[in-house]
Amino acid sequence: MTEEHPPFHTEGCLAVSRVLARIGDKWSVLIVMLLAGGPRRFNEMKRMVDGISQRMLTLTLRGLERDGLVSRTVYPSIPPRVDYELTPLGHSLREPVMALGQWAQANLAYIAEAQAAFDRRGGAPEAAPAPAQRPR
Amino acid sequence: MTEEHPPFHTEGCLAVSRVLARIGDKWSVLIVMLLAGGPRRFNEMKRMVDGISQRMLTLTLRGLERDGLVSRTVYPSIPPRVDYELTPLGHSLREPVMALGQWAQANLAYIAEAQAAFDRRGGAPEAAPAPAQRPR
DNA sequence: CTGGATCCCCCCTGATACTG
DNA sequence: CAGTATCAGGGGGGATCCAG
Repeated sequence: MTEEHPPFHTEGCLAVSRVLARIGDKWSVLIVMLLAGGPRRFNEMKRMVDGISQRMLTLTLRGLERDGLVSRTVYPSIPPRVDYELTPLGHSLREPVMALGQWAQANLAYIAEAQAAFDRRGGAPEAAPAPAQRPR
Repeated sequence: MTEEHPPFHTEGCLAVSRVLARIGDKWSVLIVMLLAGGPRRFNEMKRMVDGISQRMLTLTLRGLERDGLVSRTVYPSIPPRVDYELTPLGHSLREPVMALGQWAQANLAYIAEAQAAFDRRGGAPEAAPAPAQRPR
């Protein structure tokens, strides 16, 4: 690594950022989790994810394919058929992602509560006439 | 079950998405990793992160605070002093994030290679010779 | 069925200036 | 030092049409 690191240079923080820049978008993780169950076709995935636009599905798959996380197999049949599948690298990503998922599930309620408490004590008084008042 | 789940309903996929929506932004993880070393002051962090704007630092800290990952302590001294610190919840997030970091570091080279290969075989031949495009 | 191309809106983000 | 307010630009993302 001949690169300049921030002063604190925690191992992995920059790497995490780069990974997050890739899978931190709205759909990538969902796709990876979906493909964890086996190869899927385009429209099949589109139906399953529900909410994703065709454009975003295409772009997301492109990105994942580019990063070597997903493989794309075209069967020149009629009608055309394209299978998307997790590569070994893609599968390996599942582990840390699942770990994050465990954490998320274990703490979702806690986070929700924290948010509610924060909002309650004037964290975001957007809809309130709250005077400029500082909690002491 | 009162809620409608996507067909594949892998445990954690939705939870992961929500967490990612929170920490998947450009700075949150960096801040969390930074605060892992102990409490920090505002400008101190601004200097350390390098590249973050004052606005983004404020917004990121707000979000983390709202989610209960970071605590904010104001010392009514002169000059004013505000310490940001990881809450226990914030610290617990470090574990899965570090796991992701491990993965990232272990596979960054692989990913870079995959990207290069993808681009090489015409994955993104976007040198498109300006199609006669007319803005309305 | 797969997915490229286009239009368009909104939010994220950065830069700057100002307040306590 | 620690923020808030405001403005401007870019890009993410949805809807739609069209092509192979």
